[in-house]
Amino acid sequence: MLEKNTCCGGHSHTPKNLIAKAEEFCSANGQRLTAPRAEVLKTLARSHKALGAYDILEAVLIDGKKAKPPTIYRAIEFWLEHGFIHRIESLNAYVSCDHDHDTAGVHFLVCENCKCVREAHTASPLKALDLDGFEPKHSQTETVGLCKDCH
Amino acid sequence: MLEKNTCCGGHSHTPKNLIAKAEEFCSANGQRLTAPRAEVLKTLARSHKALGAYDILEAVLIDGKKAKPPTIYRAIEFWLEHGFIHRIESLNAYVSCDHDHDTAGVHFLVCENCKCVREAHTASPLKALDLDGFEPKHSQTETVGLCKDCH
DNA sequence: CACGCTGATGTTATATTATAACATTAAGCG
DNA sequence: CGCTTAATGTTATAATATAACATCAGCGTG
Ligand SMILES: [Zn+2]
Ligand SMILES: [Zn+2]
Ligand SMILES: [Zn+2]
Ligand SMILES: [Zn+2]
Repeated sequence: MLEKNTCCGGHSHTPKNLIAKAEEFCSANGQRLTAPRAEVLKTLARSHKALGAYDILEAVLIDGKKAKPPTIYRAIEFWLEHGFIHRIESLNAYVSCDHDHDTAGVHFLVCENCKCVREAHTASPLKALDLDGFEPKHSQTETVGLCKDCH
Repeated sequence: MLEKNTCCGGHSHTPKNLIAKAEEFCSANGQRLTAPRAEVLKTLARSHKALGAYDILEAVLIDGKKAKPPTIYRAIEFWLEHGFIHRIESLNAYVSCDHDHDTAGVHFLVCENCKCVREAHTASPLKALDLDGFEPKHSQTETVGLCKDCH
C-alpha cells in the first residue's frame, strides 16, 4: 500500500521505476546491483521523506539480517556517485531522485518539520556570479521551511 | 600578523571590524559579549577557512583553559542566530560574515581542498520557483569545487 | 574446474559532530 | 544584599560517518 503523497506535488513514490532504471544502469555500466545497494535504494525510493543513514539502517534487512553502518554508507556512496540519490546537507539525510539532470542548479525545498523534500531545477545560480578562478564541481541550493501540510 | 589572503577576493580577515560590530550589536540589543562568544567569533573572523566546531575548540582558550563542546556550540548558535556567522552545510563548518544581508540568496563557493569559502549574494533563487504552499525560512546555495589557488 | 584477480561485503573498532541534563556562576535590578 | 535570569561549566551520551582488515562472490583464463 503506497502512502498518500500530500507534500511533494503528486510524485508517486513507487520504487519500481527507479529500481528498473538502476538495473538498467548497472548492466549498461558493468556495475552490480547487489542486495545492500538494492535495499538501500528501494528504501529511499519508497520514502517521501529524507532518511538518515541510520534510518535506512533500521529499515533494511540484507538476507534477513540487520546491516551495519559501513554497508549502508557504501551503498549510499554508490548511488550518490551515480545520481540516483541526493544528500540533503541541512538534514544529514538522503532522498532518491528519478530525474535526469546534471549536477548544477538543483534546488531542494526541505520541510524542517516532516523532512519531506521537493526537488526542483532552476537555471544554475553560478551564471550570475563572477567565479574569478573558482572551479565549480557541484552546486546545490537548499531552502528550509515548512511544507504545505506542516504550514 | 595577518595571514595573506589569496583565495577570497581580498577580504582582509581582520577580526577587528567584526568584533566591533558585535560589541555594538550586543549593547544595542541587551545581549552579552561573553568570553566564549568573543573568542569563538574572533577565531572565525581571523580564519579565511571554514572551521569545524572542534577546530574552534582546539583554537580557543577561555580564561586560559580549553573549553568543552557545549561551550563552543552555544557560542556558535548565538552568532548563527544573529547573522554574524554562517554554517557551511557541506563541510559541517562555520565562517564569519561581515556583510549585512537577509537570509535569502546567499551563495557560498566552497573549496573542497583548502576549505576556504567565498560568500556571494544573488537574487533569491526562490523567485524562479513555484512554491505551491511551501513557506521558506532560509535559503542557501553551496557550490563545492576548487578555489583559484587549489585549482 | 582450480586459479587468481577484482570489487564488494562483513566485521570490529573508532573518529567526528552535536546535544541532553543538571550544577554552578555571573549579571542586572530593586 | 538577595532575588531572578541568562550564561556557562561539567558530565555523559547521542548521532553521523569512516578506517582498517578479513572474507567472499563474480568472472575470465587456462
Ligand atoms: Zn535529482
Ligand atoms: Zn512538512
Ligand atoms: Zn553572510
Ligand atoms: Zn582551495
